[in-house]
Amino acid sequence: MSDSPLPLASALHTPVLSWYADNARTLPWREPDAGAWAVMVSEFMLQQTPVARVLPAYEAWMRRWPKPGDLAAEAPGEAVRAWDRLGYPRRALRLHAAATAIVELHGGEVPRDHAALLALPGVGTYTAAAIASFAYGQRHAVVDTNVRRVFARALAGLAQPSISPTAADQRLAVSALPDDEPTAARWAVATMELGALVCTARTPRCAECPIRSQCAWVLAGSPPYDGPPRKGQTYEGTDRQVRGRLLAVLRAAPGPVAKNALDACWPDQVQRERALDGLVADGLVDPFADNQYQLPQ
DNA sequence: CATCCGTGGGC
DNA sequence: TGCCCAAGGAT
Repeated sequence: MSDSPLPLASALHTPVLSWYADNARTLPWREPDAGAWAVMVSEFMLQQTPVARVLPAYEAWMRRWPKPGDLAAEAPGEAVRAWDRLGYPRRALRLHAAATAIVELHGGEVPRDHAALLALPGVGTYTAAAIASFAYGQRHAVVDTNVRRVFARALAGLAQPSISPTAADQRLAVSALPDDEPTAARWAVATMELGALVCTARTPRCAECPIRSQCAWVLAGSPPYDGPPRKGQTYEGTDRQVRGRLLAVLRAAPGPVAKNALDACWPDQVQRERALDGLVADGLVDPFADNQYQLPQ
């Protein structure tokens, strides 16, 4: 083990919390009266989709389904349709399934308990902690890609966090958590916001950073990333692109769609069939009558 | 643990 | 112009 101690995380609390008080974005799911369902919907939508693109879909969603029971009462296909072009539409299906579970198991109220949240479809370690912390003010390590990057730089002195989340990331975030519950909850959202606005992946705004004088990475001279190369995800020509095209047609249609309309989406029949079968297997598309398909009812 | 799963905007 | 990235989860 190294003799050099990590920077004391507690020394970061005050500057980060103070920075957040002055710089937090106004977002609808952060309004004091937003409620846990609003937080939950936003967290699902924000899984891999930027805030700017989430906002309009979020507003429409909350107007239409202000409570979990409102969503659960509708067909899952309506959730997929309202998901619009946020991407990864399985999230819409999972959010609908989670709403159904909330009605059936929790009286229609988003549960407060971390384990109960984790048991919901589409809720993993991060989202469970985020809901418990942001909506209910509990003390949890909320470890997303922003937080992992902030800690990688400020505490570990690395330009970028590991490619995939590790147990070490989680332990580090737990150890950095302020002791008392309300402060821990503010710390969680503040560190995420710092990563989103200042300690960004590509061009960090270190001049604006409240902890630049304590940041291990800055103090080390901001050394460049030297880890394994990140695999750039290709998209053109993948099944994902084909699935996206097929689902776009089905979302736009008010009802069932003839198969020949779907055939026009993609020239390669083998890939097209595979993509369609995959959508059906995922529950995103239902076969209907003969040679017709629709969003799940 | 690696891979799959959409979409679009910024640099 | 591409390439990188964006509040992950499930398998």
